[in-house]
Amino acid sequence: MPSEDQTIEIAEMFRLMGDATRLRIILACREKQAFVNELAARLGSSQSLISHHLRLLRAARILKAERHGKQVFYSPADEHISSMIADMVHHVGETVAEAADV
Amino acid sequence: MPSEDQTIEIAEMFRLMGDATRLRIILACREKQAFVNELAARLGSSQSLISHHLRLLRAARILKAERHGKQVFYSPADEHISSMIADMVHHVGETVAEAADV
DNA sequence: TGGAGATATGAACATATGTTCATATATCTG
DNA sequence: CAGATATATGAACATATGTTCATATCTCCA
Repeated sequence: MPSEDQTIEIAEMFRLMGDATRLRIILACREKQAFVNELAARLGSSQSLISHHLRLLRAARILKAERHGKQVFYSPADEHISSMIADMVHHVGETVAEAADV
Repeated sequence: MPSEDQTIEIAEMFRLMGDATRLRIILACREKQAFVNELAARLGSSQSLISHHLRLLRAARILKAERHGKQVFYSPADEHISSMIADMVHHVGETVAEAADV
């Protein structure tokens, strides 16, 4: 059993992944490192919104930022988190398939 | 890459685990199947609050309910989700340890 | 240096969400 | 059946949170 502090930290991690926009950002970066405007275009969201979310994801060390000239590239900072999301993708895929079987 | 619908479903799963109270409930049930008032007592929350959260966790098939007489026992419905939480516990443990090293 | 491109940040706002209180529903037992 | 125990549910409320708009900051190049 995790400590009280750890529990809160874990919840915070899950909370960050628990918003569709943020999750899409993580998934996009996982697929291919991307810069802010690229993400905004791919996800059809405003640059501002993406940037706000990126700040949270960066702070939680879910994504890391690398500046190349004027652009800032984002990619997964954490393989563990990244593979956990892959797991969940897999899980939902399976669950849907099972539900379809019934 | 998951579909749009899958992405939303995944986010919803993470969102549910992303609240400290709900996470504590899951962790407590993971440790030992428990009934509602027992959970309320162990977590120091009201019966009503626990029950509200349990409904969400049940609906998402994260926990399953089993009635024995007047009491309703809750336990993990999904081993995959359960082990994902275990992963996150492990992850946060490691991250904290690393931070301490620096 | 000044302007343009790229990103970050702050304030404001509408909505979602967690919690509480009161009450309903279900189950057992006398 | 009546009462007690255990759980579920609904309404109300305060707060948190995602989004937008405007603007600041940073970086490069003419």
